[in-house]
This record gives sequence, C-alpha cells and structure tokens, in this order.
Amino acid sequence: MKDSRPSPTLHDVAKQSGFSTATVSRCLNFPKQVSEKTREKVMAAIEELGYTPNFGARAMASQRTNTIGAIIPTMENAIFARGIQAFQEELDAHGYTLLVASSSYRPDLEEQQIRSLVARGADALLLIGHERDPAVYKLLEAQNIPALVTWAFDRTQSRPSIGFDNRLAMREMAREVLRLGHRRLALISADVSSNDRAAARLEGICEALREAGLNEGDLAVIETQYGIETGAIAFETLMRAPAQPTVVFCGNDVLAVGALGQAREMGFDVPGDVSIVGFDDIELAQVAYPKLTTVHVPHREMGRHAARALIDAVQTGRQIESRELNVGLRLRDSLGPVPKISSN
Amino acid sequence: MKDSRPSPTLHDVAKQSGFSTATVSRCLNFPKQVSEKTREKVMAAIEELGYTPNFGARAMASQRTNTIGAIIPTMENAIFARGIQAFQEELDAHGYTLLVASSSYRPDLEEQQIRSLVARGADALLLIGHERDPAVYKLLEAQNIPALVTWAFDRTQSRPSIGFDNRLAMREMAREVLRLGHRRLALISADVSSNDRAAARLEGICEALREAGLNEGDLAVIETQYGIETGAIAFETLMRAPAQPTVVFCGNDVLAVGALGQAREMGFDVPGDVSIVGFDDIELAQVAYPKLTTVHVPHREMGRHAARALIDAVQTGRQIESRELNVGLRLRDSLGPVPKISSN
DNA sequence: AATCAAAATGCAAGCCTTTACATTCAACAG
DNA sequence: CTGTTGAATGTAAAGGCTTGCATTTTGATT
Repeated sequence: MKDSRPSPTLHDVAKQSGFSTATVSRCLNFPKQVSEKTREKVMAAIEELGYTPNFGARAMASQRTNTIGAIIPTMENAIFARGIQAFQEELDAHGYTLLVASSSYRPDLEEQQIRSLVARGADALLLIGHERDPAVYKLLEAQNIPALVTWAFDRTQSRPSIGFDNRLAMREMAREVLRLGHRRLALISADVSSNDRAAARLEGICEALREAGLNEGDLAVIETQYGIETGAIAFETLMRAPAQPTVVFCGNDVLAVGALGQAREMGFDVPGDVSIVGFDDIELAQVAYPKLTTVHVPHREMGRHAARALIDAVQTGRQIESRELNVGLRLRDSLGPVPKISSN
Repeated sequence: MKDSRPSPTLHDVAKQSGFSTATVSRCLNFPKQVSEKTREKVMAAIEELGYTPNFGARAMASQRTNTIGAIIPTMENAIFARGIQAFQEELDAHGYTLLVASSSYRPDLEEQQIRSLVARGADALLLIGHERDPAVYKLLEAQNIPALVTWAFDRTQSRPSIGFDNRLAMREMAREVLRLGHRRLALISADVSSNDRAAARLEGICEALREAGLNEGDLAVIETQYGIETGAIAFETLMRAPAQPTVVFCGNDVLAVGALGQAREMGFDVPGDVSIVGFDDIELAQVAYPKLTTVHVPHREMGRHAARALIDAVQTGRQIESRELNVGLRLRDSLGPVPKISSN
C-alpha cells in the first residue's frame, strides 16, 4: 500500500489544536484530566483530521491492548457461535475487544494462532478443550497471559476451565439410551486422539456400557470430521454394516442432523427403525425433523462466565477459578425405544 | 497483567547470539540475506529465549501488518461461514492473517468495528453490502485502506464489489414462483432499511410481480431479524393472517428452515399446502425436510476471489476491479405448484 | 599480492503513543 | 499583593522493531 497521504498522528492533532501531544493523549484516555475548552478544541481537530489512534504504538507504550483472543476449532458451523457471541457481548460491555481465530481442528494451526494472538498482544486467551502441546502452556506462562479453557471441565486437570464434564454428560445420555433397551450402539465421533472433548464423550458411553454389564465391543465407532455431509456418510456406512445399530450417538448436533437426513434418504424411520442422538443442543436441534434428542450445553452462560473470569484475571492478576456448569438431557423425538423387530 | 518476567526482545536475541538487532531482524524477515551460519546461531538464540516478535512494534516500524480485516453481520449462523472460511484459507496461503469481527447487523457497531480494525492496522478490509455511513468510506480513503464489498454486486455503485446481484437473483426466483401459478405471495425479510441486500431482494420480487402484471400489494412482507426462531414466528403470523399466502419467500435459508419447522408444527404440508423458498443455499438447505428450494450463492468462490483481489490491492496499490459472480436457482422440494384448493 | 564487487553485517533514525516528572496557571486565603 | 495549592498543560524518554545507508568481510579475479 502506497500512502498517498499518510494518516494523521497524535502529533498532527496536537499541532492542529495548539496543544501538546500529552494533552491530546489525555483527552482520549483520561478526559477528566483536561479542561472542557481544551477537550472541545482537541476533539474538533481529531474530527477534522479523521485521526485514529495507532493501535501498535498505543499497545507498545501502554503495555496493554484491551484485547482478548479466542481460538475456536471452526466457524463453519454453529457449534461455538452462540457461546462466542455471548463471550463477545460480555467483553464489549467491559470495554474489551475480541479477536477470533479458527484452527480447523488442527493442533498445529491452533498453536500458530495462539502465537499470533500473543504476538498481537492479547491480554488473555480463551481456548477450547484442555489438550495441547505443553510448550504452548509454557509460552503463555512465560508471557504471563491468563488462559482459560472452555467447552470442557475436567477435575483432573490443573489448568483453569469453565465448562461441563463431557464424560458425565454423555454417560447420562448413554444410560438413558440403555434404559430404553438399546443394545447395539454406534457412535459418530470426531477424531478422538486430537479432540479431548470427543474422547471424553466416548469414554462416557463406554462407562455406561460397562455399568450395564455390556462390552465395549458392542459400540461401533466411526471417527470423522464434523460436518453435516460427513455425518450423513458415516451414518450410511454404519447402517450398511452387517450389525446394524439401533441407536446412533453423534459427537455433536451437526453430525446428528447429517445422520438424520441420510436416514430419511435411506428410508429409515427415526426413531422407529433407528434412534439418533446429538450433543450441544444448538438451534438446529429443534428444527430438525424429527426434533433431536440431545445433550443441552449452556453456551451463553459459558461464554459469559468465561469473559468475566478472564477480565478479572487480567485486571487483578489473580488465578482464574475453575467452574463446572450443568448440562442436561433434552429428550425430544429422535430417540425412542429399541425397535421390536431387528432389521438385521 | 503484571509482567513477572518481561518477554525477550530483539535486543536480547541480538546480545545472546552476538549479532546486531538488524541482522536478527533480517533473519526473521529476509532469511536469504543472512549467511547460513549466522541464521543458525540466531535461530538457536530465539529458540532458547522463547522470543516472539512484538506485533505492535513490528507494525509500527514497517507500516504494515499483513493483516486483513473482515466485518460480518453475524457469526451466529452459517450464512457467512463458508465464504469467510474460503477467504481465510486464501489469505493464509499468501501469508496474511484474517481478523474477524461481527456487527450483529447493527450499523453503529459495524462502524465501531471498522474503526477498531483500522486502528489495529488492518492492511485492507472486507465488508458485507454497500450501504454504510459515507463517513466510514471517507475514513478508509483517508487512511488509504482498500475495502471490498461482498455478498452484493450493484453496478450502480462506484465502490468495488465482488458478489452477485441480489435483485436479479431474487427476481429469477420470483419468476419461477409466478410461473408455477402462485399469486398470493409473502416475504420474510431482514430489516429492509438497514440491509441493502434484503432491500434488493425485495425489489427483485416486486419487479417480477410488475412484469406479471400484478400488484405489489399482493406481496405480504414481514421484516424480522435473521434466525431460525424468528423465521418460525414470522411464518406463523403470515399463515394466521386472513389472506394466507401460497408461497413464502425467505430472505435467507435460516429463516426458511425456521418457516419449514413451523409449517410442520402447524400441520401444513410443504409444498402441498404452502411453498417455502430460501436464499443462500447453505448446507442446511439440503438437509432440511423437505429439501429447500433456494438461490445458490457461490460462497467459496466469492471468498477466494475477494481474498485475491484484496491482497493484490494491498501489494500493488491499484484499485480493485469489481466482479459479478453467477447465482442460480436450486429447485428442490419445498417449492411446488400453487395448491388447487385455496385453504383460505 | 592487489583489486574489486558482492555479500554480510552493523549503526542509528524513525514509527506513534503513553506517562513520570516538570512547569505554568488560576484562584483563593491571608 | 504575596504565597500556596491544585489543576492544567508541557517535556521528553521509553517501548521493540525495520530499514536506508555505511562499513566490513568474503572470495574471486588479475
């Protein structure tokens, strides 16, 4: 970019208004320290020149940016949208700005994004899930940047998190499913090795299975990327397998909606022939047909709490306190009792 | 944030490695200008100290940030997700970073976000739709920041845009609808006064209406916010009105899906009793039941082209050339011929 | 061994703002 | 009118990096 006309600086405003740069700066940052007349003149000059403070210079001089970063796995679907939206609203209300980056569920990209946000001077960071390279945590510690994990709560982890216990949540759902008599179960999940939430949810199902005296082998698992289309494909694979499941757990609602669509496509009645359950309870779950039985996650509450906690950490320098939020089942129409006649 | 241990600077790296800051800087920015041995030593020092360049300082010194900003109306639904994702991918491929902000469809917030991104040193900006306060455009011009409008293409506008003609697209859909015999039409739209895309789409329908010798009064319009729930509510209102429409246009697929759900709720068969059409052709449209007839928008293509154009503008300083992309109807299951027996 | 061009490196100014500290000003008490 | 005080304003340094220009090193050529 060639600057035909370089943008005005504090200095220009100072000259134009006849005051020093210090006064102009104070006008912007501590208006009360400046007399009314002065302020008016300065503001007029700012207006006239179209001055905008330079963020980099400001950050450098003041050592803070009033910016909080968040790295979410994806923006392609609505999973994180509501939570992030609430997070941003709360941040805004306290004069902070949100910087979002998305990592496409790739740890290497996530690390890159974290570094980028740190370099950009983010005062704090919101992360999804606990699992990541220790080097990342070391970096954040070295730079003294508060980081908070959400969408997960795991009492065995030492790092602060605000979220829910994925394992317990999914276990509850699995219990309900087993109570309805299902014995041939399947799961469409994200890649378990790189996604600790997905791993915890799987573990939850396995636990319920064991409780019921069943074998983990009774659970068919397909790992795939999150997406409507991928959910549909996985569902088809599952239903074409010799041991057709009577219920399909989905790692999230997006997968579940894909599965639902594919079921219709293949002529299966849900839940008559096969049940499908989701996770997250995003808006989509209620407009799906049939309405999706799923695990409700308090997205907005989570976002709000996370924002408050992070702001507090930035301002006081104190450690963030972890906090577990409640999740609950939303029993709607896509889960029913096990079909009488096995279609196997 | 209290810096317990201040983060290492270029200067520290220089001292540690025994070279000057200039050499270290070049190591990072122009590796080829530095001898291999030197580079190795410097990199080792960087590694050892855990050095991360300070973004603010860098931006200030070099007058560029390699950052491109985008302000989208919302992250709450998937409307902009695919396009933005493609935009980001293309940016990444060229070494640029994307900064996203969302305005909640509020012009005042959008302006604030634009200022914030400008202050942050965004080298260029991606905007949605043409309509905004002229002061904003003046600001961007004053700061010499290339801005590109997407999700719209309007040959009457002088500013560069890469997108499609919302009016023509919706007119085509309306013609199809009229061809099928529908005469009692309704539209669920975003607020027309603050959303030029919505306004253009409405205009498109009106045009088709006039062509067919019909009266604009034959179109019932409800303006509401974009959302599944709001779509459902609007649909209910429409269907409870004395003059029940036989087809409901929706400003986007999210509204349409809400309408679809509500239709089911109210016991209407779609398209037997009433047809519903959407706009955007997001993933949702194909998994909705019945599958949504909608206007296909080339999201990814748009995002990709926009990224290229913006990068080019930043690097060459040349004006961006506008470009119109093609849209087309996707005739699926939610639109049918006008019902034989008016249920009015 | 001398010469020279190219490559590698160093020096130091400049980018824009905040802020500690110094100075000036106005108002008021004595 | 002087002295005092608190408010308003100014001065200048600092913050981390890039980069034009100057200098040194390298290595090839004669």
